[in-house]
Amino acid sequence: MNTQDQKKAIQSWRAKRVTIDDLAQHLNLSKGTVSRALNGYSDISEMTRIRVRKVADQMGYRPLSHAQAIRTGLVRSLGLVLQVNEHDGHRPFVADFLAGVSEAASAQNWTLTVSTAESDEDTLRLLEALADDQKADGFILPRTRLSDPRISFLRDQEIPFVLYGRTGDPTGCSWYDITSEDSMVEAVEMLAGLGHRRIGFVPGAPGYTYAKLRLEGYQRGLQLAGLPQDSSLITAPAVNIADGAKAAETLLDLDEPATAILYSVDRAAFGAYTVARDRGLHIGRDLSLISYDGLPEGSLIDPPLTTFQVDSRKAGKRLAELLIQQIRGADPEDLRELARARLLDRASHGPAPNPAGPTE
Amino acid sequence: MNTQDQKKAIQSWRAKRVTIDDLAQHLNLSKGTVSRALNGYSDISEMTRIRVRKVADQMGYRPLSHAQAIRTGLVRSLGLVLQVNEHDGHRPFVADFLAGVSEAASAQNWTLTVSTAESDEDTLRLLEALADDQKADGFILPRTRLSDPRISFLRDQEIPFVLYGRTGDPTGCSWYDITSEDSMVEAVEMLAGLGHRRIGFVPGAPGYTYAKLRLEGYQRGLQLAGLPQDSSLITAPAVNIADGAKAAETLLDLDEPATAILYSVDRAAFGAYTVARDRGLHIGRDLSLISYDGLPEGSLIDPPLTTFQVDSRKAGKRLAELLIQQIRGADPEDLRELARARLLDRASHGPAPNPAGPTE
DNA sequence: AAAGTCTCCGAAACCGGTTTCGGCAAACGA
DNA sequence: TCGTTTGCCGAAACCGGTTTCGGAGACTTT
Repeated sequence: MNTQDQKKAIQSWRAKRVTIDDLAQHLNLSKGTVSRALNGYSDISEMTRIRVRKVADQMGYRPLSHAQAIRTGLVRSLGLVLQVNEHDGHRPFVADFLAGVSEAASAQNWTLTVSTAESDEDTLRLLEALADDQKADGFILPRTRLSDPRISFLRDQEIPFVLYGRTGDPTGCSWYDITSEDSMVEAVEMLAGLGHRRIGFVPGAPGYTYAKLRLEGYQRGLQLAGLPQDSSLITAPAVNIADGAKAAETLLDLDEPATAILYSVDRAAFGAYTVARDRGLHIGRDLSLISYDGLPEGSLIDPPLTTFQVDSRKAGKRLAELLIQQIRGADPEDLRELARARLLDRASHGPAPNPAGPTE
Repeated sequence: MNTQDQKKAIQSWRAKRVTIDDLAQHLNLSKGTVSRALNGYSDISEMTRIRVRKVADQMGYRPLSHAQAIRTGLVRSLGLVLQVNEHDGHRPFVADFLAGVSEAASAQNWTLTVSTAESDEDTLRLLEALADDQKADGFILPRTRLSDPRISFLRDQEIPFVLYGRTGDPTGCSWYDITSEDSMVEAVEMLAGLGHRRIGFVPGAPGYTYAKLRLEGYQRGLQLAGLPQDSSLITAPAVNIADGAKAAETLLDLDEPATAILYSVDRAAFGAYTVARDRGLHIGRDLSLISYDGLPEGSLIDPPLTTFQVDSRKAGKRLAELLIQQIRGADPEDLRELARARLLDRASHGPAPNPAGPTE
């Protein structure tokens, strides 16, 4: 019989579980008292509290989170909805990201519930279902946009969430983010220091916050380097190889061609390699490239791509920690954290080729 | 107050939830009867069963899975423990894999609980904790080994599980797997058909089932092609670029050098590119390469790597479906499924260079 | 010494479900 | 016709926790 086997299996791996009743009996206390002792209620004497904790530990008592949830409404679970239809340079990192989240969650005996969606509507549907069904107490939102439907939805419903990234209206938002705009500034200054005066910029996917920030970083970099702003040096957005190639062509076909290109995303930067090959340009000498993301492919390609690396694992870890704090009652607006990406100084950039020469 | 806000938040998104009591009241039935009606007990008349289902639907009733779990022991959740310390060519695919699992799970109103571990012991600890705490009703085990501690553990504990891969002792095991051994046979036959007679083989990580199967596939391929088995054509295992390069050197330094190399893993195959470059060999002409995994990097590299692509998403989907069936009572040994990888016929292989000429 | 506080705990209700048990009425059998 | 079975449902216990309420005893206060 199906149900027979099933029942047997369940019993067998549940047999040993120690319940709060077992504990109460061993302690000669009522189970209500034990519960309050473990949850730090103030109407329990310090002595019994200690005694209860000790016995609980040595008996290996662990409350069943879903048994608590039925009363408290909290399941000790973090929700993560990944949107998989997108062009997504970040996908190589989801394993690291998950590792970070999971590490932080497990450390506090929380768990991670993952779901994937195909579209925006799908994502919202899933968020709502997961929250309604109390599968998750809060959510981590990756890849935030300037105006993000997930944020307004969760904010309205008063469901806790943290952003991996920033957003347009930060009211009530917590986040962890990498200041990629700073990296753009750094890149421009590096290139300018190498004598480049025509530095092109290829924006990321419109709508996403990072795209706007990186563009602003580029512009601020030019300003700091004392270079003129020239809108013809800014191409259409590109997040894949084909568009990245087109952007490179545009910038190389200018009357005064770019000698360096700053890409918002690695995948787009890869497109420049084919263009350079076709035109007989030697990357790192005739054309300098700097990009952002730190994709592993970047070290395979020839010459290896100079780019900025993000510590996805740490991001996941911090986000989980922030979210748990928030669910425990912390004010979301106090939970905001920024970090910097690390430069992978490889071989795709070098001194400007023009007779103007480097300012070395 | 923290707890205040928290409580308010919980209430607000729980306010609308319809419970089984609400349902019972609307139906003028006892809640026990409603429960039995919804769960298909035989002591409920067909008429009331239908009536209950209808009203339940139109009231939007969805039972709280953790409320059921407290009595049934089933949380409707699939567990997945990813080991992240490993050399892992599969990591680019975890997003796809998760998408597949999640798709199948959501479709049946199940959920996916993900955790990551650093070591074998860590993995076992997590499996036990997740099962004990009833965070998951069963597990998907990726990257199976010939002798796998996870399998023996779960089998002992009678906890349901499915394998992504096969294993040494298949007793009581369900699995979904890609027959990479068939792909190896196919690759050898292709190469032999192109005139290659010295085909080297670079095995995958020892211990893993796939490594053994692929080696056997290579050997069977030689046999079918009428080529001699030559143990000097089989190198040490390689799963990363450095070892892959060493393997290539070994094979090219033979008295009768290999003209083609069959790699078990893409990452290792990448190592051959640097070796070829150093020796002035043109891949696809002087040296043929075929590999396995279908990593996206393979299409970027020059010339693009001929390899076999795995549909990770489908694998995840089928595995989730199989696992749910098993948890529902199906016999594990009836749940075994195999599929083939798809050849990505790219440019890293070609006719054998020897004067012997292709058998075109 | 009586009254009022404070400390600390037990009893019981509660959360949202499932499952057991028993009983009523209708159908059945002889 | 009268037991007996069967079909169907309600009542109540149960799962493993949390939370409310009230009261017993110790300790102050007047």
